[in-house]
Amino acid sequence: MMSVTIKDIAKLANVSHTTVSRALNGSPLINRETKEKIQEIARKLHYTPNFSAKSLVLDRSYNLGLFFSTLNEGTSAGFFFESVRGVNSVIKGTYNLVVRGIDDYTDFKGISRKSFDGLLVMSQSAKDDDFIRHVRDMQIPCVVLNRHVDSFDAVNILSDDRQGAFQIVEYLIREGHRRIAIIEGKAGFKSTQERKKGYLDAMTKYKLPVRKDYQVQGSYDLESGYHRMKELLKLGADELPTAVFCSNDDMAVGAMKAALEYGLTIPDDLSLAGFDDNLFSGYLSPALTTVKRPVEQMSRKGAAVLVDLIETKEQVKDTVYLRTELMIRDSVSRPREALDKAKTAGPSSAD
Amino acid sequence: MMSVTIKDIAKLANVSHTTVSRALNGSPLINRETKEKIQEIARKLHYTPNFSAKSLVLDRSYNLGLFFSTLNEGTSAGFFFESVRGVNSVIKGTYNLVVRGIDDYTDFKGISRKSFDGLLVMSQSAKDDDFIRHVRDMQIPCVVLNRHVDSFDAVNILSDDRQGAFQIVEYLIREGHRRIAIIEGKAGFKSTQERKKGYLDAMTKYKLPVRKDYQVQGSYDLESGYHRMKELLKLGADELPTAVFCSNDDMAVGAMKAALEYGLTIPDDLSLAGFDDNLFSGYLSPALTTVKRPVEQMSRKGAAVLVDLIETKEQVKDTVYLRTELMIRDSVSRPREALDKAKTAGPSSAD
DNA sequence: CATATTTATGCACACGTTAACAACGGAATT
DNA sequence: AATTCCGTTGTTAACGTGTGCATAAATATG
Repeated sequence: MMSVTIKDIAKLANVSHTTVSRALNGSPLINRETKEKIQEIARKLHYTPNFSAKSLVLDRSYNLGLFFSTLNEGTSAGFFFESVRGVNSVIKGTYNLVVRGIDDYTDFKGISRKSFDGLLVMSQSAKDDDFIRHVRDMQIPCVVLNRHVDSFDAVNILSDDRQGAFQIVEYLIREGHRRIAIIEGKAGFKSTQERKKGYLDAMTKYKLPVRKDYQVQGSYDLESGYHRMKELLKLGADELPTAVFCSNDDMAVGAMKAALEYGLTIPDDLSLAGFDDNLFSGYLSPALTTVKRPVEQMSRKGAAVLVDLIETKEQVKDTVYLRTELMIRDSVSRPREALDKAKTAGPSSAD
Repeated sequence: MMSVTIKDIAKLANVSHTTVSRALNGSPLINRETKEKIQEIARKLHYTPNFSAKSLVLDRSYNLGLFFSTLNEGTSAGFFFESVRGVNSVIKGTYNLVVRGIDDYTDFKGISRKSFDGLLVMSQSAKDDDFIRHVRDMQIPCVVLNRHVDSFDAVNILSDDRQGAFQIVEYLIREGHRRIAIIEGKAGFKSTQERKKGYLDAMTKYKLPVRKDYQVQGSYDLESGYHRMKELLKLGADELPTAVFCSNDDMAVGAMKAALEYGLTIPDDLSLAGFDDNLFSGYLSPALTTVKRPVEQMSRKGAAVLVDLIETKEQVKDTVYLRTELMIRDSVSRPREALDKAKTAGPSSAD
């Protein structure tokens, strides 16, 4: 079954294939009647342009890449889903959205101007720098999301994780917590570092002791949250933190389980805070207090900027920070100690 | 910056571009020395083939499509993520994986043999039939996942949801439950119907009363689970079911929250079962008893079959059912009534 | 030694599209 | 009446690759 080309249409319309091409692309130099006749015929024959041919001559692939650091470990389902959805909502129809993990590649030979009109890199780790450098060398229009890269004149869109983490830890402190632990994200991930910085910022600002044994390394997945929390619980009743800041919601779920198994109730015995605001976080019991990260917004904006970049060929270096949002729910309360103290000291000193 | 083509290589190697083409594609009719010399030059120049040109002459797009019914509502993040991952792990390098929602399209003109070498349709609803028909008309190699379609000679890979639902409801019954409610999935989705059938199968097999007010319609998202559970709770203490089968895990989370808010403890006052086995399900408190659906396996297998289909041009009609697996965890226990009865009747009749 | 066969390479065209340029008829300008 | 101009259409080449056929050289066969 041969597919119909502009030449077929040309024959039927008694014109040259050039005229057909122009008519179908809305060129202004074509007579209105001819144009309509041609469009009519094209419609009737169910003509669809051959994009490979277009690509070849126009030097565009019609592919947009959305690259994650990895699709294997450290990328949560919610994050992935929201990212794809955000991009997808912007590029409807015009482009193909190609989704990939950077760590799927051993070499980047296949990534060229010819194969991608533009790239969105949802970057989670400094390991991506090789890839990003390659993209720059290939002069592929590119927007880096989620992680700051300097030494690269690209648009950079990310959420202010440090500020967000600071905000939620500050909230814990204001609620009266002084012994606050952190379960960190995957080692090497930029977000891990930023969230930890936010935690430290808050602790320092309020002159709280920063204990090494209150800092444990997770890997952003549920399981690690569970195990790291168990580790913290080994500190024993006297040394236990009154609040734990988990570097993402997935780990908070794991941590919650560990705490519950240990016999603690949340938030009465232990306050728990997360980061990300996954879809399910509001539906946990207790509902998780966390920081909402604008993932979908980030990828939407990224896609919009990228498309603009491709179509206007303008190269801008620009860094955009998107605001995070504190989501106060039920997994954090005033610590028992604070309450006790308030009781003994009388209501007057209870803030 | 001009990119290097086989003609550039040809000049340097003092051969025709034809020879280069053949050498780079491993044609057997080329002298070994020449071949090596050419490959060496290609490597040195960082040559990458222009896929648009290849596509044009070979009539292949190198694109594989993974189409979901929708990316907006009714597709859970975990399901989406696992699907993409499964496909991605199979097609490394060779193809571009293009992810799309069917409901993004108003017409399917753009979906042609030219633009996709093959298609995976992760079908969730009968609404997809128009699309699938189109794909068939266009003679695009296609594998339909997750939903049974007849009247279409395609490979069909799905999990046996009916059997899985039967299995878990039967488990509830064996644990002593007689008043079992169901929160159904999104109306119109095939999986919704299949899971409900499994529920009814089990109820009928054990001759349990099937009550209309024990069947409520959800939409697969957390929120609907929450609200439908609240509805069930309105039935009042005497009429309450002792177990609720939620048609997916997301809704089970919502339902759990509603039950907890109502003052019930799970599983002592109410048993809860889910479906899917999301990543987080084992980490809920209590850990969710559910049915594991082999999503990643499904998409892996689908991708493998599709690639095979494309490369051998063989058209097979075949339906593969993948087994689900019962995941017994902590959200289901024997109902209080059953226990009471056991107690009054003495240990002998317990079991 | 003449002929057949194999091996290695090149020539020319094809794929479907766009675009620079030429060409043509008619209208407007000189 | 000759020239310029405009609006519309056609001619031709180009994009980078693969392939059928011709060809040349080398080797085997009789």
